[in-house]
Amino acid sequence: MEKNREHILYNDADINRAARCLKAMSHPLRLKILCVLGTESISVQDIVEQVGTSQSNISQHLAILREKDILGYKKEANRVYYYIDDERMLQLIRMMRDVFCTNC
Amino acid sequence: MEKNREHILYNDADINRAARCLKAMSHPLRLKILCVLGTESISVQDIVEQVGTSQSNISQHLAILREKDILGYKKEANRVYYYIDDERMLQLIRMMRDVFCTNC
DNA sequence: CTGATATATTAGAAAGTTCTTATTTTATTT
DNA sequence: AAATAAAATAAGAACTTTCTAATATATCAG
Repeated sequence: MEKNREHILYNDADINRAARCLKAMSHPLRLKILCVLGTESISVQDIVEQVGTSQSNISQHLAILREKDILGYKKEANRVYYYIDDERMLQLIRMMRDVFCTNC
Repeated sequence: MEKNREHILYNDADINRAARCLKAMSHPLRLKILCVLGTESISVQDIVEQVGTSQSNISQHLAILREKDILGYKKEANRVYYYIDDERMLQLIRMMRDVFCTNC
């Protein structure tokens, strides 16, 4: 396949993969969940408190991120701890800071 | 304001700005438009050809990106040339290559 | 077992997105 | 001024997303 150096992503498979990933991050609550998580494992309760919406709402957004294999989770006692389980997503989150974070 | 160094974006204004930007990029056709544009100015016609959907559809996606101040445009004769008019967006597009591009 | 706490699921209404087709606007040629 | 070409807009159907409220499941403490 001939590469065109002017283009930045080269094929539709890459484009679609990237677009799916961006879509998962592109809701303010989901982006905030991802930022709150960073490299840590945090319980649903704590996520609810730090992000600030209903438990049900958080649980649904966590399900979206889980189903796209962006988040992993582990059960401990009656808590569930979520963490970012996708190195690409961590890279993106770090990059978002560089691009958007005003006073860091 | 106390900063919590564990978090990656610190405030909701940053989060919302970032989420709006991500949303604009998170449709495969819009992401492809942005990748095709890169640092160049390209006419609507050429975008239609390179991206591969109807003129009307491209025009509507261009309008979305324009309204979010991601794209600028200049009219020349009866052509309209679009370009990425947001340094942040260019940074993000470059980053997406590093993260998602398989064989670059 | 019972009550309390943590999390997930379901259902449905409201809002938003996307595409197609048809039409309109604007600019250029002849 | 007509005809052509480039781009934008409008209308609407189909689909998706989001949130709320209610309910379900699982685990723990007594």
